Order: sequence, then C-alpha cells, then structure tokens
Amino acid sequence: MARPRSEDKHLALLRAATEVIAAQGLGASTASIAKLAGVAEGTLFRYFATKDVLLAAVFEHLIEAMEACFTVGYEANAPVKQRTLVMWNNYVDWGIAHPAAYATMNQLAVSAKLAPEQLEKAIKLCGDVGIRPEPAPFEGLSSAEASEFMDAVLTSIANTTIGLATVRPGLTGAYKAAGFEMMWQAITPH
Amino acid sequence: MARPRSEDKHLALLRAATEVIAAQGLGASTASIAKLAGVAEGTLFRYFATKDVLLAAVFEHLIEAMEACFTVGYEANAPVKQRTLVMWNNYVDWGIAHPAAYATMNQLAVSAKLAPEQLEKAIKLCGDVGIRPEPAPFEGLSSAEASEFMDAVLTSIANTTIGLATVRPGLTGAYKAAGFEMMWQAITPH
Amino acid sequence: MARPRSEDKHLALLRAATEVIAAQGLGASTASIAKLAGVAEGTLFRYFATKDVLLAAVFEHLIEAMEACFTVGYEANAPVKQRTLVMWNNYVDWGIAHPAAYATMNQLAVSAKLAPEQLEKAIKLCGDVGIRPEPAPFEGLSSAEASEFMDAVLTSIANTTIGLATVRPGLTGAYKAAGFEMMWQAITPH
Amino acid sequence: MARPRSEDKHLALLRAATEVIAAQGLGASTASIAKLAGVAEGTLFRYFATKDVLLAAVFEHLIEAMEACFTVGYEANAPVKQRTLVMWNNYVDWGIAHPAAYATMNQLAVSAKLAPEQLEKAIKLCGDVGIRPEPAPFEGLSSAEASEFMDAVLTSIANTTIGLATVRPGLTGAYKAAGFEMMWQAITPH
DNA sequence: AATGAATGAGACTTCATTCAT
DNA sequence: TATGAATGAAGTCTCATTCAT
Repeated sequence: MARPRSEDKHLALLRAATEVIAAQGLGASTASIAKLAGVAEGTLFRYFATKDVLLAAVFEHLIEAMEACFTVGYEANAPVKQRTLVMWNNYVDWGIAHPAAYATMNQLAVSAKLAPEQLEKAIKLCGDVGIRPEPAPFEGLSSAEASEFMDAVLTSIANTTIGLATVRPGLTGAYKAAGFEMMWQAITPH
Repeated sequence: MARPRSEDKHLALLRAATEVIAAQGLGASTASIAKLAGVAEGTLFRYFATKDVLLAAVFEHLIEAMEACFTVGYEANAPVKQRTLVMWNNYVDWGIAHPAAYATMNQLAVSAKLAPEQLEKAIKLCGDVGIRPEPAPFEGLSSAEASEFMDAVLTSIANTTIGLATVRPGLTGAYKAAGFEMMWQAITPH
Repeated sequence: MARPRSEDKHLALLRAATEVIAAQGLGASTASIAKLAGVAEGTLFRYFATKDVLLAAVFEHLIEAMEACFTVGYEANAPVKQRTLVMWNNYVDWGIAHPAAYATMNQLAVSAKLAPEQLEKAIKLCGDVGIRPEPAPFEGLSSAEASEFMDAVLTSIANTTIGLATVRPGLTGAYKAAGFEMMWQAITPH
Repeated sequence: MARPRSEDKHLALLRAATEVIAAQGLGASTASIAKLAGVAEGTLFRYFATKDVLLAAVFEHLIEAMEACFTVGYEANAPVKQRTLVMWNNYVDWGIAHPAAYATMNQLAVSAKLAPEQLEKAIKLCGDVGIRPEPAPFEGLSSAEASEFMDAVLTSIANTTIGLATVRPGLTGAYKAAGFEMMWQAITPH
C-alpha cells in the first residue's frame, strides 16, 4: 500500500557502485555511490544493509550480466575450436565494452570481501568459458588439476587481451585474434 | 628532503608496509605500519612525506628486490629456451617465496596510486623477464606490439602459476613445469 | 620525548562526561563531551577507546571520588550509632554537593553498560557505608541475606534523602536528621 | 488530534514500547517498537506525534495500570497497619509480576523526558500508596513536609524490596514481610 | 487510515598528518 | 632527529520523521 520499493533505485545503486569503484577503488565512499545513484545516503542502506553487502551484490550482478552475454552465437554442434572462439569473443568483447564493470569485478575478485561461495560461482563461470580440448597430460598433475590450470591460463590470457585492447582500442581486433591463437596454442596438447 | 639518518628505519618501514598491506590491503593505516616497523607514528612521515609517497617507495623497492633475483643462474650463451626457463624459474620462485611482497606488488599495480613512469618501469622489467624467441608475426600487429603482447601473456601465465602454486604448495614443481610448457607453446611461432 | 599525555585532559573528559550525562542522559554525544572538555572529538578516543570505555571510567572515577569522602571524621572507637551517623552524613553530603556526579552515577548504575565487577565494587562500597547494628533476624532470611537487605534499605533511604534535599536545599539539615532517624529505626531490631 | 481509529493498535504500541524499553532502554528505536506492536513504522506516528509523546503516554499508561491494582482487597474500616499492608502487598506484587512495566516506569521516571505535571501525578500516586500513621513530628519539617518524606521513604523501601525479590524470586515472601517490617518501623513515631 | 520507502541530520569511530616536546 | 599527543575531516551506519501510494 505504501510506495513500492523501487527496482530503479536498486539498479541505480548497483550501477553507481560499479562506476565509482572502477574509478576510485573499493575505498570509494558510500556517500559518493549514493550521490551518483541520485538517492540520499540513508537510502543506500535500505537496499543494502552494509557496504559489504552492497559489494557482494555488485559482484553478483556483474557476474550475471556477464553470464547473459555468453550464450550469444553459441552452437553446440560446431567444432571445438570454433565454439571456444565464440566464447572467447563473448568474454573479451564484454570486458572491452564494459570497462568499469570489468575493472570493478576484478577488484572485488581479489578483495577478500566476498564469501567463498560467491568466488566459487565466478570460478565456475570461468570454467564454463573454457570450452576447450581435452586436458593435456602434465607430469605430476591429475586430469582435474590440469583442467583447472588450463582454465586459469585461458582466463588470464583473455584478461591480458582485454587489458591491452582497452589501452589501445584501435588494435582490438588484432589483439583478439592474436590472443586467441596464443591461448589455443598454450592449451592444445603437443 | 635531506636524506634521513637511519637506513635501518627506512628499510624497516618498507618491509613493514609490505607485510601490513599484504595482510590488510592498501587501506592499512600508517600507524599500523609504523608500529610493525618499530618506530613512532610521526617518524614514518620523516621518511616518507605522505602515505602515497610511501606506497610508491614500497613498489619501487619491491621491483628492485625482484630484479636482483633475475640474474641468478643466467648464462648468456645458453640456448634461448633454456635462458627463458631460468628467468621463468627465478620469477616464479620469487613470487612463491615472498608471498607478501608478491601480493603487495599486485595490489599496488592495480591501485591507481602509482605514477605512470613507475608502472612503465615495472612493465619494462616484465619485458626483461621475457627472454623469448623472435616475436611471431601477428596479423595487424607491428613487431613491437606483438612483442609487448607476448611479454604480457608470459607474465600473466607466470602469475597464474604463482597463484596456483601458492594455494597448493605440494604441486609447485608440477605447476612450474606445466606453466612453462604452456607459456612456451603460446609464444612460439607456429 | 613527545608531548606527554595530559592528565588534565583525562580529567577534563571525565568531568565533562559527568556533567553532560547528568544533563542529557547516557545518550549524550561524545562530541558534546569533547567540546565541554575543550578537546577535539578525536582526542576523546585517544583517552578512551570507546564510548562504553569512557562510561566505565566515569563510573570508576565517581566511585573513587565518593570513597575518598568516606573516611572524613570517622572514629573507630565511637559507638555504633555515632559511626553510622558519620558515614551517613558523608554520603548524603557528597550526593548533595555533587548533584551531577550523583545523577550520573545513578544513571550508570542502572544502565547495563557496566561490567559485573564494577557493580560489585559499587555494591561493596555501599556495604561499607552501612556501619550498622547486628542484622535483625528476619523470618526466612539468612543472616547474610538480611544484612544485604538492610544495606540496600539504608542506601535507598539515603538516596531518598539526597533527592529531597536537592529539591529543597533549605531543608537539607532537617532532611538529613529525619532521614537518619527513619533509617535507624528501620534497621534496628525491635 | 482526532482520536485515531483502532484502540487495539494504540494499546499494542504502548505495550510494545514497554517491553522494548525495558529490554533496550530509552534509546530503543521507534521502528523496533512498531515492529513488536505489529504495525508499520509510520503508523506509530499517527497515534503518537513524536517519540517523546509516546514515552509520556507509556508512563501515563503504566501509572494507570498500577493504580488499578491498588484498590484490590482494600477495606476502609480495617486498622491502619493492616490497610497499609494491603497497599504494600499490592504495590510490591505488581512490581514483581510486571518486571518490564516496572523497569520501564523507573527508566522514564529518571529520564528528564517527562513533563513536571506527569511526575507530580506519579508522586501523588506514591502518596496514595502510603496509608500510614500520622506523620511523626520531625525537627524542622512541617507536617506536610514530613508526610512527603515518609511517603518517599516508604516507596523507596518498597522499590528496594521489589528489586531484591526480582533477583531472588525464591525469597519473595520473606522479602515482602521483612521489607514491610522495616518500612513500618521507619515511619512509625517513636 | 495505513503503509513503508525515503530522507538527512547526527552518532561513533578511524586516520593521515601536524606539531609541541 | 624522534616521538606520540592532538587534530578534524571523512567514513559507515542509525533513526525519528515525512510523504507518496
């Protein structure tokens, strides 16, 4: 019967937090976030009980936003390399297109402010990105350990690609292609 | 600023900062750093005019410390792959052996608290790490651009290796070998 | 070697807190206390880590101040009633002379902000006030229980006396005498 | 202010306030009171314009509730001591039976949040409790002043009795009897 | 009349930096 | 030079009260 809670404000706060954190780091004040979102300082705490709760929600939101991009253009029947390429492009494109989101997500990922289960989710998502060939047999690593390592390498090359492409947007296409080639060589058994 | 008296205190502050920042992040208080260094709160500011100045000095110091490890075991006449392996091991071993230094360096590198020329230095160092084969010719990238990209990929795989090895110390040897293989495949022209 | 911590400020804060709490209750802000003490807001927290710590220290300080008045005029050889009268007067006079201290002490005593051992101390002090005849035998109460009850009654009558005397200062002398008589009748066995 | 609709809600708020204040002190939030009362935050302010107004109403309500207990078992023809005993028991029993109400009333009584005329009322009620012998003639006090003092003493002993009985419920009967004896001795002329 | 979202003042506390000793 | 007491701005969060629904 009262004014309903505004989905708009909820979203505005998440977006504002994403921008402000990208620019100023996790130390960004709740006041600056509220201001950018266009709400009063106190209002932020009606939507998120605590700054940490807000940060967790931002992470969740960014993960979901990213996830949503991943299915685009994906075809289950295509050969492995092509499917991997689609995912690669989706991920890299997302990172380049949303630099604030990308930066904030990275800051949160290394911040020790997230619950373990949230990081799990993110790691699992990264695993999904890695449609890739059978894990190469590495001396001293089980198949699962090798898989995990390869996924991590895949992700780190993608991040490197995003980083450079953001700095030199003109070379985005070339970076994406070259990055994919390097990544593919890295994780293909020889 | 005249060079302050005690070289000991200068160093103690840098080390204390490294430890405290690794543990608590860049928000760590100057008071806690001074305390761990065994000096008074105010003394810190006689050695470093500002917290940001201290942070920059910490970064500089860590870069130098790392650099010092790089020449170990290096032989100019050995074949490329072997020389690269030596550097690889030096870097990865350093990261694993000095987790606080490694963590703090990474925090600083992404913190927007560093002057551009400092980051340059770090990037250049990473370039030096990369004793590696001739850059592969990538469509749309100049030789210098390809070089830079390959160096960045090399570094990112090394960091991934350090990260996993730190989490699972028992597999350090296997990670180092597998990581090197993947990296080498990635940056070798095919 | 640095400026020594000021005993003056420590005391000024305790006194300011006593005054402000007497006037505004335990909800009084630390800012108002610091202001009345003539120090910066932050300074308060150098002397007392927390508002609760300050409150506990205020209580302690008031108890000690009160204790200090109790030995005045006390003669161990005098008859019981006379010794009791001396204590009675000391206590009542103190309460009347320091209304803010008296009010603040009472507020703190009922505030659930004090550690149990602090209340113990206060209760023990009240017991000391009660130089009084042998406990009367009350049906269903052990000697210790009767003692405790009598002390409590003694204190409550003293407090009542202080309260009325503060409201009507002109009658202080009469209240003190009448209060003592009533108290004495109450706790003397019949 | 037009009389609000629901007598139920009015009462629920008064009761909720009594409970919450007993548990958390006068700093208890209006939100928590509204919640316990089962109404919305804003609704509270339709019944009580201000938090202070609510507090005053709570006090009033408790005084009335207490008053209602006083006539129980009272017989105008009985001897004085017996009539006094009836009142004594009524008061003490009420305090023990309604600890939240009793605690809240005391908190309010010392809070400086009440208008003088309200305290008057409370004091007058305490006077009514004191069916008691003729005031003793005390040096320097008029008959009215002595009366007032004796009433105050009577009340304070009753409160002491309630306090101890609440802490040690097993001794309630003994405390009540002993308390009455002490009180009676105190206020009987000798 | 009732609701609860929104507000912003103000509470407690931390901290980089200054400065008296 | 070294110290650590002092400062006050700024941060997170709470809450009485207002107001759109």
